[in-house]
Parts: sequence; structure tokens; C-alpha cells
Amino acid sequence: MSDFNADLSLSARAMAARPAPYLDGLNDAQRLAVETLDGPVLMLAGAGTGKTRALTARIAHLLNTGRARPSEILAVTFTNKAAREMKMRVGGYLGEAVEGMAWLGTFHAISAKLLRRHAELVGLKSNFTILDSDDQLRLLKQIIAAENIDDKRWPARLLASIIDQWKNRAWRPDQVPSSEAGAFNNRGTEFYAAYQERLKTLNACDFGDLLLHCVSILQNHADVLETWQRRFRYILVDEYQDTNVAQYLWLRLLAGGHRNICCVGDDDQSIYGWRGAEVGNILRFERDFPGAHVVRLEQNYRSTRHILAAASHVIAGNEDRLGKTLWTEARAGEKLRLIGHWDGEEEARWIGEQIEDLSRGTRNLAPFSLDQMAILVRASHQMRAFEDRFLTIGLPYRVIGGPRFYERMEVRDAMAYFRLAVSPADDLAFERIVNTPKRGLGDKAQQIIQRRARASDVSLVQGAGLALEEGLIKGRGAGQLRALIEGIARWHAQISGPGPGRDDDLVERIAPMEPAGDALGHIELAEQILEDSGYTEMWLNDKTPEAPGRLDNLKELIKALENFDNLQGFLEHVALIMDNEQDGSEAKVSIMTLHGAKGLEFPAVFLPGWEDGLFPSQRSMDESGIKGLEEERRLAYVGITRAEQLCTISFAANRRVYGQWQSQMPSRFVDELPAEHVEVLTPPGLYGGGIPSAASTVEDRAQRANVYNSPGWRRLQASGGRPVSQPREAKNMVIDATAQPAFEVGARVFHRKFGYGLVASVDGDKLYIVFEKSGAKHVVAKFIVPADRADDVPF
DNA sequence: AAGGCGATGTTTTTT
DNA sequence: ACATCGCCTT
Repeated sequence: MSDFNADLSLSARAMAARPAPYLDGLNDAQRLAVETLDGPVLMLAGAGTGKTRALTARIAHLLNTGRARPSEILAVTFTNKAAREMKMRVGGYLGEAVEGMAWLGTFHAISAKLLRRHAELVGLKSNFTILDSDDQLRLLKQIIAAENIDDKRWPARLLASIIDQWKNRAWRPDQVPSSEAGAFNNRGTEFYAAYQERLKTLNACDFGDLLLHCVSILQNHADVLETWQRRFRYILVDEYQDTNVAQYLWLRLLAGGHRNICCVGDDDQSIYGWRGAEVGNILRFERDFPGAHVVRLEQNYRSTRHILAAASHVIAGNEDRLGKTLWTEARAGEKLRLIGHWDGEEEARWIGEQIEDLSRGTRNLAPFSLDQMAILVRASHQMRAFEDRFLTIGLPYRVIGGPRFYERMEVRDAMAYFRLAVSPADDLAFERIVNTPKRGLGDKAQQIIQRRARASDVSLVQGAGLALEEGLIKGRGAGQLRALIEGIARWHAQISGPGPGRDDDLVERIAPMEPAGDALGHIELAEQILEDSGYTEMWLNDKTPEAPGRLDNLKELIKALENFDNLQGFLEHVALIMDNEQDGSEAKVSIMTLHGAKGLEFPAVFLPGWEDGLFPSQRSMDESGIKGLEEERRLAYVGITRAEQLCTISFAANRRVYGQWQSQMPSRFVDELPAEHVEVLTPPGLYGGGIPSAASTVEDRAQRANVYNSPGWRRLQASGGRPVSQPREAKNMVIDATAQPAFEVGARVFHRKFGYGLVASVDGDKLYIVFEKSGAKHVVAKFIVPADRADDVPF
């Protein structure tokens, strides 16, 4: 630690003198990225090029050269996981001193810390609560309900997403541009303003506010800005391509003085545009920070040549990119493997077999352990087929990124009780649990409490107390309500003890006796809260199959308290660090979304569901056009580059989409794979195979997808045989494409997605149809039935 | 106040 | 297909 307190003027000599083991083994580009300390630096780090290594070495270098002390470095990430990893790796260089890196964390965690110091500048108190999305939604519902809005047509969810987007763009209510005036039935900005007002009175803020309030403070208070600009001598940002406008402003303000900012990212891995990330931030970096050094990390240490070549070829299809040329010294390895299947279940079955084969070490490859294999899907509903299959064959798997621990209902309920114990005025927490477990306090009783509280401008807990005193609430609800608020007062008294921070009025009025056996630890208190409130009992009495699991989660929650000194600290942690650890015990295949896989790598990767509409996602293309398609293509790039040695891409000809069978065309990305790096696998008896070529058209792809039209299929039909891979369920499908009626110009037809329409022109099996509702489209004939047969659409 | 039924909308996800 | 949600019944 004393090393870092060295006189900064000695830094030049220090640099020469001190050994710098962290530089060992860095390539030239990485070394440049590490040693270019002054001024703006953009580190364009392609997939698998050792960016985390460079980033941590850069921090080590800043410290080692005496440029900054640990507390003077601001290092920002997006996820807690990334922050943890960086901390661990920097810890490898620093040892204990890593604890001095007080400003290594997520945008939100660091913002919260800054905001607690300056809360009063935006009308908050420094002990503000951070709302989760449930609370946010509940609040918005109230605001909407107060205006007698039809919440069917204008749901709170919609408003929440609109407000989030505005916050991502750093628009405060008075800054929302007039082009957005139509939002939420012309009342979006009005509700946004009302929501912000409500938050202020609740002394609360949502996730977006953490950033936005910081930006406001830094913009409006030059002295504060200057303090922090001087404090953070060096700034590092990971995953810069994922920053939104608010984060960009936040960074630009803090870096505004010395401009010692190093942003690391990869425009080709920008896959979060839909939640406000602006690829433009990274594309514009040199303009935003004139004189910036741009360092490209292009040597890939992860994948074999075939894999890297395929990924590079695919991503080259994007227009809007800075451009990098990844290269590797690795061997060529295995080509990518491409295979088509009859349907999604067949695909899952085949992948399951492959995984078993690979884990036994067939092929010319060493065995892969289950931990080394992953299935990366575009949409989480695809996971189900794999889970079903793997359960039946007993293949251990783990789903990464399911519902998270702290988002489970019982955990949130328990947290609401803890929040009330810490701050009885937390109305949102009170609303959440007032009738959980059931206390006979329905809408009516809750309305009375609300009204009474508002009349005296007090918290709901106090309002409930008043309502009881005044006899406004009667019946069996009254007794239970009294027990609840007495409980809250008692827990609160035990947490705070006499003194500042305690709501003395509440304690005096409702639970005047001091706790009997004082010095109850926070863990015991938490247990007692869940006991006293009847919450544990509620789940004990619950006979549904998930009840035991929920009780386990509550136990786990209590256990998590061991890592904290008090409930307050725990609550702050949970508000910002909502992630869960994976059980690392048994080796398992990972199943996750492509988004969830970013930043990870696996020796063997399966990429199923490469079908147009699913991947690239139809919705993405409909909503964002070419930009959407490019983001999908980046997702394909992310997927392929996760693989170290073996990458297997697959598609199915038929898939159940929302319960309906649909024919699928192979993804256009399949066509974009470079044939020389791909081996096309052919399931026995089904496919003619054929290497996809860049020149192939939509019809070609339809033809390939059209398994039941393939020579192999016809042969099997003729011989009365059944292909090994034809699933039993397939019987109900229309499989004889030769029976396809020929359509004539002018015929009225039906398409299950586009509805009714008239055939405008016919070109082989390709029809041009003017749909009544969805406009004119080119459609392949097999998706069409005559209008009078609309009721028995064949999928 | 609490459980059952039909309309509804179904990518991706962090904090 | 399926889950979620709000309304409606008891």
C-alpha cells in the first residue's frame, strides 16, 4: 500500500525502476493499450483478444508507475460479475491493496455511492431507497389509476418502459423532446413528471435515476464536478459499446478535465441496442475525444482458425462498423458444422447425442467435459426442448440466466419486511406485504389506510395506526393489522436502538417497551421477523409443490446475511447486486441465451435454431429494420466466437411457435457462413445436403428447408419407410408438398400470419400477394392455403 | 376477500 | 402452448 503513496513526481523514475511483471507476455497491441496512460484511449478489443488482461494490466501499471493511487482510479463495468472479475484479477497484482480500489464497480453502484454524497442537490436524502422494478411498477400503477385511465389500453408496463427509455437518453421530464409528446396517449411526459415527484416524496429512486441524478448534479454544480474530476485521475470503462446516452454523459463529465479515459469495447459485440445502448458512442469516440489513441487488439487467443474465419466472414456483412481483422496463430482445427433437422425436438435429440459422444471423446477430439460445452439460443423459449430432452436422457445441464434469486417472490416479500424494519416509512414495502400472508386486509381496508395516511401526510404504517385508533378498520382484519404494525415498530426499535435514524414517534406510540433481550443479532432478528409476521408459516402451510423450494430460498436469504454487519448494508447490497451464484458442484452442460453468453467461452458450442424469424428475430427486423438485422448479425458473431474448438450450428424445418407448427426457413446467416470453413452434416436419409453459397436466394433456402420435398424424403415416402429422425409427432403435419395446390392470379388466399389476401402474381412456388391487413408481400406457396381452407391451415 | 376463468401477448436483460 | 393478468364469481 505504501508503494502507492509515493510522491507522484517520482513517477518517471519509478516507472523505470519498478519491475512490471504484469507486462510479461502481452503482445504489442496490448502493451500499447496498457502503456498509453495519458489522454483518451479507445481499446478496440475483438472477441477473445485478451481485453480483460490488458485492462487489469493497465490498472496495475497506473498504480505501479505511481500515476494514481487505488482510490483515484474509476473503473466502470456493466455487471456485478464483470466488476467482481476485474477486482479479482487486479487483486492478483495488488494483493490486499485491491480493497483500496473503492471506485471499481458498476455504473449503478458507483452512481449510488456518488449520489449518497450529494443527494440533497436533487432533493433526496442520502438514505434514499433504490426501487426494484416491482416497486416502480406499483408506483406507476397508482399514478395511472389516480387518473382513471383505462389500464388495459395503457398499461403501467408500457409507461415504465417509456420512462426507462427516456432516462436512458438522459431526458428529465422537462427535457423530453416534443417529438415524444404523443407517448402514452399524449400524457407520457405528464406522468413521467408525476412519477418523479412521487419518488422524491418517497425519498426513493429507480435504477435510471441513479445515473440521471448524477448527471444532473455534475451538470449543475461546477464545484462538485471539479471535485470528482480531480478525484478520478484515471477512468476506465469496460464494454463501452453497451453504454447508453446517460452513461456517456456521465463519463464525459467526469473525464472532462484531464480526459484520461480509456474505453474498452467492441462495436461488433454491441447487442443491447434494444435497451438503450448506443453503438454510436463507440463509433463516435474519436470525435468525442479529439486526439484519442485508438488501439486495436486483433490477435485472438480463443478460437481455432476455422471458427475465427467463419465469425469474421459473418460479421463482415455489417455496414456500420469500425472494422477489425482478427487473426490467430492457432491451428485450423475443426470446421464449423452445419446441420438441418426435421423439427426442434429432433434438433434437441441430436444435440443431446452429440454432447454424449463428445463427452466420451469420439471423433478425433479429446473428450470434452460437460462444463466445456454450451448451447446458446436466441430466445429463452428454445431452452425448453433441450431441458425436456436432457431430463429424459439424464444429461446434467444448467440453465444460466433464469429467474434470479433476488427476483423471486418470496425473497422480495422477505426483503420488504426487512425494509420496513429498517425504515417503517417505506410505503412501497408496506403495500407489498400488508396482506401477505393473508390478513383479511383487502382492497377496501387498504384504501382506508391510504386515505388516512394521505389526510395526515404520514407514512402508511402510521396511517394504519391512526385508522385503527379511530376505528376506521374493523373486524378480524383490525387485530391482524395491529399485530403487523406493532411488529414493525418492535423490529424497528430493535434494529436502530434509541438514537438518530430511529423513528421515535412510531416506537413510542406503538411499541413503547424496549426489546427484552437486547443485542439481538441482525441474523436472528431477520429470522424473527419472518416468524413473527407469519411469513414462514404461510409457506409451511402451503401445499403447492413449489413451497419447499421457497422455504429453502428464505433460508438461503438468511444465510446471505452472514456476510453483512447489519440489515441496512444488506439491503443496499441487494438493491444493486441482484445476481446469483451458480452451483459449481457437478459438471453440467450450460444452456443460455446468446446475450447471456457474451464474455464467456467454451471449447464446444452448439448454436441451434438458426431459422429466419427466430434468428434473426423477426421482431427485431420489423422494429428496427436494417439496424435490427445488424444487431442480430452481431449476435451471430458473438455466438460463433464463444467457441474455442468446435462450433455446431443447426436449424429445424419445422418448429412449434406459440403452439402452432410452422415451417421454417434456414437463417439468412446460414447463407453467410463461408463454405470453405463449414462442414455440412447430413442426417441419414433426409437431406441432399449441399453447401450453402452466398449466392443462394430465399427460394433456395426454402427449398433446403423443405425437407419433405427433398429427394431423401420422397424416397422414404415411396418405400413406405420412416426416417430415423422423423418424430412421431410429425404425423399430423402436412408433409406431402406435392399436393400443394397451384395458385392462380386473383385467387383469395390465407396466410396464418398475414391473414387474407389476393394473389397478384405467380412465379413458380413464389407468390406475390396483396394482403388485406398486412400489405403486399412475396411469399412461398407452401405457407399459403386457399381462403376457403383457412380453417385447416396446415401447420 | 379469495379462488376460478377467459382474454392477452408473447426476444434479448442489467442495474 | 402457455403463462400471466384482470375480472368475475362465490
